[in-house]
Amino acid sequence: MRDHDTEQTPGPGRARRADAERTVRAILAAAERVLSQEPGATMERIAAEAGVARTTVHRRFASREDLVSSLTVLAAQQLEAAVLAGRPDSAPPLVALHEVTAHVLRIKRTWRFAMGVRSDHPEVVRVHTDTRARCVTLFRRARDAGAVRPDVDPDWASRVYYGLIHAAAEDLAEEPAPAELDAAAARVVDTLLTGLGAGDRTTHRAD
Amino acid sequence: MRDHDTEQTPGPGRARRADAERTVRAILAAAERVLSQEPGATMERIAAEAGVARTTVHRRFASREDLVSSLTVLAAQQLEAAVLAGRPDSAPPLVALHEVTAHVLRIKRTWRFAMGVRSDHPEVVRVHTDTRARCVTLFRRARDAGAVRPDVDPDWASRVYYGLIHAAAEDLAEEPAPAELDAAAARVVDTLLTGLGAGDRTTHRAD
DNA sequence: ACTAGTTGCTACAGGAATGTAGCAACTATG
DNA sequence: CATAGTTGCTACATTCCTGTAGCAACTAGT
Repeated sequence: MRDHDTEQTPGPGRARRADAERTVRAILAAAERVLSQEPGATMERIAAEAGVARTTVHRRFASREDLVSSLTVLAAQQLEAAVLAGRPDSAPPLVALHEVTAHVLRIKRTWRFAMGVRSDHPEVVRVHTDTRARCVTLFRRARDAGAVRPDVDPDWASRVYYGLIHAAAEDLAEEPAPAELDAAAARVVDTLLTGLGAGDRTTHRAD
Repeated sequence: MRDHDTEQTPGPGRARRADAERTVRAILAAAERVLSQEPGATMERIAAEAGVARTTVHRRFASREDLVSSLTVLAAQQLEAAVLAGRPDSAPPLVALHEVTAHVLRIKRTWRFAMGVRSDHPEVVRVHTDTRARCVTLFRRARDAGAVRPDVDPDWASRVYYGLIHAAAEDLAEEPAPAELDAAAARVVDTLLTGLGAGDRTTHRAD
């Protein structure tokens, strides 16, 4: 089990001291900032951004791979929390869609780099699988509620949804205000459901 | 002007020999294949994929940066050709939209890595600027033709369009048949214009 | 066939990044 | 206050990658 631990802990049963915990957080946050702008940045650069010595980074993360891995796990956990906060399984479909979107947009913006890395860490895989499933379920509920066309492929719907979120996250500020998040989420949901076409929905199907 | 030349040429006025030309193409194609799966891959790895010696790669491309730069330029040129092949400025808006989408999907799939790199090479910047402009113009024409809602922000429309193309390109085979491309393009355009929502376009706006 | 371009191979130099070790100074925690 | 964890610093080993050079064998273009 210890194989899956990415961060280094002092002793077998020992807990980390509070300041060390803070250091770890600082390093992860710094790594996200630096790597999102320069994916190949060195440990030196990350350490500097975090305000610690390079050796300290190596004390907490055995290798560069470990650091990135921890980063993806952290982002995945944040993502899961954001999705769950939107109550995708219990709230009315369209309400849930809006809430989930707003929450995910914030996380996606904050952990831009980490969310873009394909990780095979079991925890990350689990979260992505679960999230995908929740997404499909949500669209199914929306369909049953008559909000989504019956013939829409859930897989395609998910892809489109992810794509729209990605697009919307692009032009968000680094720390968007709640109002901005709401507006962006509304735009995403609106585009997702009605598209950009004019009123007549059959116009372009004439051919 | 020689500063902007990425590939190395033998003499001032001399043309490259045919076999050398083939080698350059092979290296670029190999680089795309390798880097799309492993962005940090070494020159050694790329050379092996291309079936040439590592030193030969360095003969044709002064540095790793040069290689990637050439790759982005090549991809940009392919993209421009693909867009123009769709006659975005002259064909009927919805026809053009469909044609451009199909052509771009193929290129996007083939040059997955190169299209994802942010390059500041003047040629790449030019193509992206022009393409963006053509995209906006196309949407404006579509709007004037009554195919797109009048209140849609062209910038957002472009982002959504790019996002959908990206999403659609994800689940395309490596070498998709024309029929697959057409189907994928149709799905993109349909989703773009009508979204995934049910018939009643005002349902989700009730709140 | 002749010429000049092209390539594989080997060898080498240099740099950059990674990862480790030890020690002194500091600090959270009880 | 005493203990043990934490960190900065310096130093070092090592590995990996990049980029260059020279030479012999091969080959396209004429």
